[in-house]
Amino acid sequence: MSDTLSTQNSTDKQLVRQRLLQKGQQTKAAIIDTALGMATQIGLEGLSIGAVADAMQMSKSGVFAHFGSREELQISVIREYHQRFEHEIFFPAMELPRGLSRLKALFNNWMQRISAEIDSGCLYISGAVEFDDRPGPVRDALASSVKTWLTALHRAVLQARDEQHLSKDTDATQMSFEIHGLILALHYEARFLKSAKSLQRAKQGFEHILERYGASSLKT
Amino acid sequence: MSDTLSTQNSTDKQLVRQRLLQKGQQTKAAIIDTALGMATQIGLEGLSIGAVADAMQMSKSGVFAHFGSREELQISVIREYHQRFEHEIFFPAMELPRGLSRLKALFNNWMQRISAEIDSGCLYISGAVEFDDRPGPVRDALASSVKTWLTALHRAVLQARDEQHLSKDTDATQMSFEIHGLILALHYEARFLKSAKSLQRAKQGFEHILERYGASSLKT
DNA sequence: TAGAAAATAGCACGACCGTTCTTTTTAAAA
DNA sequence: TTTTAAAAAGAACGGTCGTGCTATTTTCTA
Repeated sequence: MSDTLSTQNSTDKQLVRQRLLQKGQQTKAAIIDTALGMATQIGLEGLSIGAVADAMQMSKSGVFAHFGSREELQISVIREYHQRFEHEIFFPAMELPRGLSRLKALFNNWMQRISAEIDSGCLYISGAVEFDDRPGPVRDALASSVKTWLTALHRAVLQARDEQHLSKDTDATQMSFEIHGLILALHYEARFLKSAKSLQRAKQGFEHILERYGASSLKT
Repeated sequence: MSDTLSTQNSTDKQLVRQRLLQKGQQTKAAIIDTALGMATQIGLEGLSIGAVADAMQMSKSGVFAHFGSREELQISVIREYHQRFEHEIFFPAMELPRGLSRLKALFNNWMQRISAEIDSGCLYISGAVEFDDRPGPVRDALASSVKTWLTALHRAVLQARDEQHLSKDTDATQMSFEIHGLILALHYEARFLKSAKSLQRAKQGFEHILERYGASSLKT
């Protein structure tokens, strides 16, 4: 959608153009932000255009016009969540060198987010439950995001093994599965059961997994 | 509510009484069964009295009258699920001797159920996500059931340690947490991601945990 | 078999849902 | 500043929701 620079006063043109698009885009972004906040609390299925409109102090049709359908709103929320997930969990970890330190960072950032947002759950977890039996574009968008992220985790394990930070016969898929389980247990016990020590339990579980897969003790 | 036996022909009395109550109770049980089936697919929140009535070929008010409120229907469904969970997972395991074999049975039965019902999720998992931010009697009923079950699991770990089937310094809460994680990962990856090998992954994860906590190799 | 009681149906209510269409307001472009 | 287009509001639609109230039907009892 964004223009390529072609004329000499293109800078001005673009600035203007940018401003032209701005108002609508800006409101849309604000709506998505609000909707994401609501979705992490009441779930994607619980999202209603009316409720979002109220929270935005807008009319229902005003909100609706930005998306054209509820599904599109849900998908927009998922995309936004995907981006934030990248910025808060993935990218910071990518700045560390490949191997164990990066893997640890991925897990720590992830865990941190789950337990920090104790009052607003992980969309990848709540969404999975809501849409496991509900085919359609929303489920597809969700599954696509989740798979991207789990693949990244899997890749980090592979790299750690390649760097010989894990034992040579490490089954990366298996290890990823077990790590995933810890995050899910953390989310479940912290959020639903309000169990206090779950963060500590997840950390310790991760240590156990590292030992199990022969993590060399040269640290982060 | 149930009468105490007091007269000589109390047996007859009770039989009659039982039959009197039967028709209603019978229908109610059938409704709960249907509602449970629906809840495991679309979630407790997705349950609607109208949809249940349709499935039962009854009127909405006919269904409603048995419960008095939607919440009460949801709670009844949870109670029913609790009972089935007991019968299919807990009780069979209790017939094995305390210790490792019972613990293994608990995990296996649990896992089996999660993966067998690939087309109808676990209410304890979907419910946790739906009600982690929604206080009220439904959440309370759900949390109570879950805690009962997790406590039973925890107790089984303790007993296995006491029987010296696990190493003396086993942290039972930690071990339970890790086992719980495996089940959650199995549920997530099998149901949402339709990942084929997740049952195998969960089994292997359990083996890893057993090793970790020094399970003596004397088997089931 | 008559009468009481329980179970079910029918109907209506107010509320909210997503969506469509039309009008008004606001913002950008000329 | 006038023109044009985008953004937002407003009102209405058919639907479904949980629930209450009133008949009707079914079931058991005496």
